[in-house]
Amino acid sequence: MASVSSQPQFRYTQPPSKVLHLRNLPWECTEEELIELGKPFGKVVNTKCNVGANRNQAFIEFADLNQAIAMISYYASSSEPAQVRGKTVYLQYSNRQEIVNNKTTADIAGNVLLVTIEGQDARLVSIDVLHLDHVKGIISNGSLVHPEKEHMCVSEAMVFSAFGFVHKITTFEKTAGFQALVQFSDAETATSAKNALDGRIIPRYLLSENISPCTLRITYSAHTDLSVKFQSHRSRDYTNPYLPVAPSAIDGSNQFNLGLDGKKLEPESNVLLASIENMQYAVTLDVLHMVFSAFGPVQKIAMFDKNGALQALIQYPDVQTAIVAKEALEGHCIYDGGFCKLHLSYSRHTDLSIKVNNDRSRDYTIPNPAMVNPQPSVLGQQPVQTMGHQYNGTQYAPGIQQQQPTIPPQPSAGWGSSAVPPMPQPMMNNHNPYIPPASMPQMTPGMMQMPGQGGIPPFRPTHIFGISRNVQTAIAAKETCIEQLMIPPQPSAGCGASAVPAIGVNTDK
DNA sequence: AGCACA
Repeated sequence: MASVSSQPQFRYTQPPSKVLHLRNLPWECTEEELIELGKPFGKVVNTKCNVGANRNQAFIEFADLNQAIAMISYYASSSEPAQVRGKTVYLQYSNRQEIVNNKTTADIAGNVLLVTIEGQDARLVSIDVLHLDHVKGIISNGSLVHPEKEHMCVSEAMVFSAFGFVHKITTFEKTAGFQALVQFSDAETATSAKNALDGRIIPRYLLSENISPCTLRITYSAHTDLSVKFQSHRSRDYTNPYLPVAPSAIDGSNQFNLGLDGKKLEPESNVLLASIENMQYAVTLDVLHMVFSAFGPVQKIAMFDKNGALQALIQYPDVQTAIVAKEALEGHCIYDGGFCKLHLSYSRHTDLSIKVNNDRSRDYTIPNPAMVNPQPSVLGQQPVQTMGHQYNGTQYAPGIQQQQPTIPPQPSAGWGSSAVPPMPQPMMNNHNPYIPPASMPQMTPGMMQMPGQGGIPPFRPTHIFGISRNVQTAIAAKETCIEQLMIPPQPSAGCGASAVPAIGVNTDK
């Protein structure tokens, strides 16, 4: 008889089961920790962690019902609650009799991972995003974030070669959602990838702007070798660049244009979309202008916030310049130490409409007396209220700690020449003719000093793009940012007139 | 703080 269903779901009324349901677990509780917790009471034969919307629940299955009862009984009368990592864990009998699914303690780790992409727009995730080069980049620059702690970086110590080569990827859609099988050469690398990525959010910059956050859930697959017949938007074989490209993959549809090597070919544009990651320091319009001017005249820049991250559209007069800039700058950091890392993609825009020159958007093609002729001492007078007039070198992006990046004062002194080792384009040798002097972030006494923040890594201001090549190559391989951004016509969103951020009001006379 | 499928 099923008498269970008639009972209200109160916590102490669950009928015993050798499966225990745990909640309030610390983030990313591991199977090992679960086993540790249950081991004193019996043999843990199976676990399942990261359960539930918050992924802070888990199940423990004992070999014997009495062991489960022993654990429940113990903690029911113990003065010390069950704890994992010092956090109190709540136990109860599960309403299931066994843990279904993968993880047995003697789990079968394989070289193929089953990746479930959770999120409303999961199926919009490009296969390139899943590719290892990105994954490596993701890990190495520590931008994978916990769902609960969006801005918390994974250990930076997780470095470049954490995983091995991804051989193949297939993606498919089932009722459960969008999934992918990712094949590594061996179970070890697969395991390291799994451990590092399971439960993580795909960084925003890897996704189209309008894709909502996607979480990775990773288990082992039983497969050992995937069969990929075509390179397509659904499957890739990175071991065989000569594999024919599926015709279906080339059809003009949006984002999935493939190169033979599996690279996605974005339609090139004279307008670049820059996403700035790990923005520990303010990135101002002027900084962007200087950086991008190294490759040619920057016509327009529009900065805006997208999902809490800073993005910018940079317009060159021609596509070639944009290509050069993109290739040279992609993956580089504006500031040494991995700060303010640039991710570039081609915008769909070809001509930005800049409605007003302020600290977030500027049209450099229109001579603007107010811009060209800054009053020299406005900073001292009204630090914040002078925007829209000139460079305002000390303006900070809103919400960013006031670690003003120190930019070499003289444009011609070569922030590029000495500090940019492998830049393919020597355009910065000439005197950066594209940088109007007034727009250079000028040094003010206050800018030079580093607010003495203890924990900040060594900051070597003169190094722009000071990041190691390792990271670059890890990421440079491929591009994922698919830019579907529309410049919002409504002023609130970004480049419009009223987009003036909270740091100041245009005191227009 | 309240039960998971690929």
